[in-house]
Amino acid sequence: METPGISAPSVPAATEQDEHVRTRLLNAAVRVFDRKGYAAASVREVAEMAGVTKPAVYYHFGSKEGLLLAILHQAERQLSHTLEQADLRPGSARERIVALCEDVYALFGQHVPLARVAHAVFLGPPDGAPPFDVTVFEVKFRRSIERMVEAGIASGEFLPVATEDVALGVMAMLELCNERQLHPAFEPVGPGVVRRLISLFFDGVMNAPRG
Amino acid sequence: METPGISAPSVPAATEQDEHVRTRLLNAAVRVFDRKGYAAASVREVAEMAGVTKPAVYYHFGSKEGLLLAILHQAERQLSHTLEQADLRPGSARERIVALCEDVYALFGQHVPLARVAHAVFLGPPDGAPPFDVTVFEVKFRRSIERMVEAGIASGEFLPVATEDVALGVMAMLELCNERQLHPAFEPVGPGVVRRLISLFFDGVMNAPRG
DNA sequence: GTCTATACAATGATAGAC
DNA sequence: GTCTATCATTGTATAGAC
Repeated sequence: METPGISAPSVPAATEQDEHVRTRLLNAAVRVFDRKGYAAASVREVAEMAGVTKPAVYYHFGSKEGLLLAILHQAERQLSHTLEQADLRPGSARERIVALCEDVYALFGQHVPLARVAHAVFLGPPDGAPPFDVTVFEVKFRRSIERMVEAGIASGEFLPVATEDVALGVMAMLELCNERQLHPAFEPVGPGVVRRLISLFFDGVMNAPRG
Repeated sequence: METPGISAPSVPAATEQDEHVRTRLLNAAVRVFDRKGYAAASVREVAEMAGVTKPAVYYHFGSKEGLLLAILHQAERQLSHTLEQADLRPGSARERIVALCEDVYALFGQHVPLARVAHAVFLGPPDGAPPFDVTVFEVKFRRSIERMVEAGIASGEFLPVATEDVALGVMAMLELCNERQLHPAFEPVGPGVVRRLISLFFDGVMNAPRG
C-alpha cells in the first residue's frame, strides 16, 4: 500500500512498520494494559507485542510504572487540549456545553483502549497503580462547565439554579455515555445520545417556555 | 462491650471474634481485593488477615477465583433484594424512582469496600476477573426504572418522552453519586444529592407548570 | 477442618556482551 | 540501543501430618 518513491536513504521513511521503539512500546502497552489490567499485565508480553525484548522497556521507561505514567500523561495532554479548545468556542451556554461533551465523547471514542486504561487507573485500587493525580481533569472539566453555566444564568438563558448541581448533572450524562461506549458488555449507544440526554436534562433548566 | 451472661457452654456465642472461618475469609478478601485489586492481591495476604493459613482458602473456596465469585454473588443478592423491595413501594412514579435510587445509594454507602470490589470487576479488564455476568443487575435496574416511567407517562404525571432516555438519565445521576461516594479522591457529597440531582433532572420531565 | 512444608511457574528487574 | 542470560521474589496450588 506504500508508494515506493525514489529511494532517499538519508531520510528514513516514518512508516508504521518502522516506528520508533518508544512509540511501538507505548501502543503495545495500551493494548496489553487494556486487556489484562495494569497489575496482571507482564512486561514480557508488552515487549513481545512491540517486537522487542524486556530490557528495551527498562531502557526507555525505567520500569513498568514509568510505562503506565507515560501513557497517562499522553491521555492527559489530549484531554486538556480538547478542554482548552472548548473554552474558546462561541455560542449559547447550552450549545457550548453540549458541544464540549460531544467533543470529549468523540475523543474517547477515537481512543477506546487508551480511555479504558485511564479509566481503570482512575477507578482502580489505590495500591494498584502508581500515584497519579487523576482528579486534575475532573476538576478542570467541572470548572469549565460551571463557568458556562454561570454565563448562562447571568444572561438569563438559565434559571437561577445551583451551578454545582448543573455541572454534576452534565458530567453524569457524559460519564454514562462514555461508560457505555467503553464497556464491551453494553450495546453501543447511538451517536446522538450525548446531545439527547443533555438536552433532556437541560429542558428543566432553560428559562423559557416549552415548545 | 459484651454482656457476660450466665455461662451456657452448649450454645457458643456468635461473637465477632469467633466468626466462622468462611465469613472471616470473605470479609478479609473484600478488604484486600479493595485495596490491592483482585489481580494484585495475594491469597497469602487474605489468609493472614483472616487469621488462618493459605490452605484454608483452598478448602473453603477452591481457588482465588472462587473467593471472588462468592463475594460477587453476595453483592448480587443484596442488590436484587433492594430492587425487589422497590417494585412493591407505593407512591407517585417520581417519588418511587427517587426512593429506589436513594435505597441503592444507601446500600452502596453501607458496604463501600464490597461495592468498590464489585465496581472494579464490572469496569475492570476482561481478562482480569473470572466470567461473571455483571450486566444482570444493570438490566434489572433499568427495567425497573422504565416500568415506573411508563406508569408515570400513562397516568399523565410525565410528558410523553422517550422512556429509555429517562431511565438512562436517572441511572446517570445515581452512578455519578455512587462514584463520588465510592472513590476516595472525591470530597463526599451531601446526603441529599441523589434526590437533588434527580429532581433537577425530573423538572424537565414533569408534565406540570413550574413552581 | 486446619495446619506445615513444598512444588512449580511466572514475575520485575539487572548485569554485561555487542 | 538492543540483545542473552540470569537473579531474587512472589504467585497459586497441593501433599500429607494431625
